[in-house]
Amino acid sequence: MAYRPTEQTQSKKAGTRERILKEARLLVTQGGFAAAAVAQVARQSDIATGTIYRHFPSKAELVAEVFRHATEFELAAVTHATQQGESCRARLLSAVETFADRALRAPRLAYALIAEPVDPLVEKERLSYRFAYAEAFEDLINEAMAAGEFVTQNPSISAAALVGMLSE
Amino acid sequence: MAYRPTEQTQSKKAGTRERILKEARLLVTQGGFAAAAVAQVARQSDIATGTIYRHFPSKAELVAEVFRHATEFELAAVTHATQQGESCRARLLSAVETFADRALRAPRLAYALIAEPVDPLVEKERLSYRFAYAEAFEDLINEAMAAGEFVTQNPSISAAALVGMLSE
DNA sequence: CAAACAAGTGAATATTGATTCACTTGTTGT
DNA sequence: ACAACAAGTGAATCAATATTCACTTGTTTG
Repeated sequence: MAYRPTEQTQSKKAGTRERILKEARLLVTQGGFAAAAVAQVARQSDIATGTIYRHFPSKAELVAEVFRHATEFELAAVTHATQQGESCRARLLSAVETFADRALRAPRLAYALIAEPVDPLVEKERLSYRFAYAEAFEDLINEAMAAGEFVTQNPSISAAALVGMLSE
Repeated sequence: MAYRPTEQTQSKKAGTRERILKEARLLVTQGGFAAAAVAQVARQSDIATGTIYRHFPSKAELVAEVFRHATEFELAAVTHATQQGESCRARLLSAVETFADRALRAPRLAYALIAEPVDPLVEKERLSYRFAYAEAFEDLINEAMAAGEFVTQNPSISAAALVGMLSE
């Protein structure tokens, strides 16, 4: 008379968790974090509100995970774009275009990720991803300088400025 | 034995109204419309919460007025920028830079004006100001075409695209 | 000063949304 | 089938806000 969660059980649980995240993402994309009410996420996931709390300790944690996922996705798209093109200049342009294009197609998501007032927990994530973006650009600018394509005093400041620009 | 509000009385009332708007603007600039709680606005304006409702029928109306004021201010800055520079190209660039620079300096305000989910009342204002921006750019593009600087199929579509871009 | 009216007050009420919890259902191993 | 445990439920509770309203204070005029 014992009980150990089997693989099937665990994968079913994981499935529910994923479903919650997926629906939450959808809501955030459409209307920002404010639109992702717990009850609404539950409704769209075909579960009871209480069930959300079997998978996430709080709404803040759920939102943080949505944020992480969405931002990593965006960052991956931009990072990938930095590898498209011959010159560093072309690659930088490609990255900027990718960022702008994606933001244009999902403005609510873009603003949610960049400027919507959020729980301190999420604000922390935001800060660290800002650095990740800056790093991606800094790498590219450094490479360009090595190749003699750009002349810049301070790559990390330029990269930070670029991230700031893009954030608008 | 009658009573008519004198000028002093009325200007005092107008003063209170302005104070409310000023504090509300401040809060919106710092944390979006969500941060402009009626009680908080009242506290910062040194009045009771109920007093807000002697000046505005609802929070939505107050917020709409804050929105209008802020957006007109932004629009004026951009419109002014369209007059700085020799070529139309330079003037267009100046306008875009002004927009981006201002948004960069006050990201929460930009978020509130552009993407924060709001009352339908405010959403209406948002739409009409979107047109106002588009118009400003369209005028400039038309002028550029007349001067033979740009070659474009459709100025109003280009202007709309530009506004869309800027909104990101 | 007293009547008439407007501005101002803030506690009470209403609404919305997050969180909890006692309970039910489903799963596993004997 | 039963014991043990985990997942799921949803109504109740808590918390934060907008809104109302009976009352108080301030201003103007006769």
